[in-house]
Amino acid sequence: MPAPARTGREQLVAAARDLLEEGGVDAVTMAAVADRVGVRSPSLYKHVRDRGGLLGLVVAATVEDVTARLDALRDPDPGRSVLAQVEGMRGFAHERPHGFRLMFGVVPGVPSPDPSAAEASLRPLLDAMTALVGPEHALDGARLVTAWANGFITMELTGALRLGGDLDAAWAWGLRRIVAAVTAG
Amino acid sequence: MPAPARTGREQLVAAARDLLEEGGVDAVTMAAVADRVGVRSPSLYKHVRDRGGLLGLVVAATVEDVTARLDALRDPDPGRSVLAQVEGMRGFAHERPHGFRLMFGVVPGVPSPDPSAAEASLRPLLDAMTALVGPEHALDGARLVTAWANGFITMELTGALRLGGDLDAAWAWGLRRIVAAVTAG
DNA sequence: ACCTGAACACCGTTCAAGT
DNA sequence: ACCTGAACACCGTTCAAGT
Repeated sequence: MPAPARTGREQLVAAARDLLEEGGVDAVTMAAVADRVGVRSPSLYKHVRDRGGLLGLVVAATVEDVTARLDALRDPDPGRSVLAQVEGMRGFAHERPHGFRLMFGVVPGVPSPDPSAAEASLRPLLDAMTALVGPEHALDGARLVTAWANGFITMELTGALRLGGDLDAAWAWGLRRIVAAVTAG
Repeated sequence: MPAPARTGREQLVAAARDLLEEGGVDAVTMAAVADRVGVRSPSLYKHVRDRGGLLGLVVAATVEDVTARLDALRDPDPGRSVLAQVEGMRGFAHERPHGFRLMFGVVPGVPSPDPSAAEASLRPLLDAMTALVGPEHALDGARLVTAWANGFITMELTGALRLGGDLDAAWAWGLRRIVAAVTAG
């Protein structure tokens, strides 16, 4: 006699994402997730392979969110589009710092996002770069911008940039220089 | 009747650093560290506060190592000095990827390095920047370079840059542009 | 003064048993 | 077909007892 499902993948991922932003990865416990969805922890294994698999789904959902967000920030003007993309990345990181860090695979034991999904999130930036500097250096340019933005955001998030001064000003100064560097030559 | 110490802070940190590079943070277990130094895990608490404290000491030792390394790479020519500093950072990251990541505080539960110690490791780059672009923009320049380098290295380490192409070439291209961006204007 | 075994709380995971 | 309690291995940490 089959028993009705009291929860599902979707709910587990949602609960895990909430717990993640509330208390970091360590707070994403199988027991805590189970508790949120009103079930006992062994039941989770009927819906996900294990904790790593669940966190992998969290990463995938997060990548999907950034992709949608960045896609909505496309701008016909390539220069403005690049700026919008980078600002969008930072805004997302501020809203969901733990999810952002998880995405970049900097937490041990969490599978990296699917390469094709990760690539999709970079598409708008890549398109803007192509229009801005031409196809032969678009990838290099996108990597330059992404590396700087990711590095700045990561250091900002972990407090490594607390050498004093206005962070927003430092960001703006850096962004202007970075864009100039890509478009020059 | 006092009993002689069979181990000490220094040995624990050394064992922890080895375990870290061999298997990541998760491998730095109190039991594993104790085993390496020939003792039982409860004894460790006579030498370090707890696991977080031990990892904090690992971070401090690592920062000390980078500082010494980068200090040795100073060059009278400011332009060459900047390049040497950045290459030095990447070289260190390749040799000790897990220690590098731990330094940037990207692993939950690990205390960030002492700000003044972290600042000391940036000193050579800051000095070169001052000679290169003047004191008023030296900090901004150092941050720009550091953010890009850290972002690139992190993405390289976690495989986020596997969009194809030569990584060393992408690094060289980016570095040239970054330095140009800082020195321009 | 340091080391040890025993113990505790907590975590991920498995599994036989329930409906 | 999903859920549960019981159980296991593993981990960080505490503590009384040894020398």
